[in-house]
Amino acid sequence: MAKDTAARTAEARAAAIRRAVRAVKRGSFASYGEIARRAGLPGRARLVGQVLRNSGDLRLPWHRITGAGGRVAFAPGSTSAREQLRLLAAEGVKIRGHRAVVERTAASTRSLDALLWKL
DNA sequence: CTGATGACTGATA
DNA sequence: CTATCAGCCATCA
Repeated sequence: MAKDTAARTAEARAAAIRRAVRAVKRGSFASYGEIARRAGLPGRARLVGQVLRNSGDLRLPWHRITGAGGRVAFAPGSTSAREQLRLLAAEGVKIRGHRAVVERTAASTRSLDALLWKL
């Protein structure tokens, strides 16, 4: 029973996205757009959100995925938003208001990529 | 088929 | 800081 090409590619994309999400190191975070790019799907940030929503409880570190600039995608004060911020804070990520921020050292000549991924 | 929606983003005002 | 807009794409009514 060969699956449709469309369905197969959709699965492949979801798999790539899940890989990218799992690749986010503990104590760091990445935006939907960054995940999409890393999954080989530039410009498909919304797809990342769909996949995460669909994946639901799967063992993905969903809390490490934020909107652009570290903004939490959930509504401020919502259960999910508070949970995400709590989990991030528990991993040592600095939280300011409704978003996660990267603590940068003075001597950082690191690239933006390195900052985002704490390599 | 069309149109609305959403765990998005970057530009512009 | 907020608001609007144009891209983007799977999913649903």
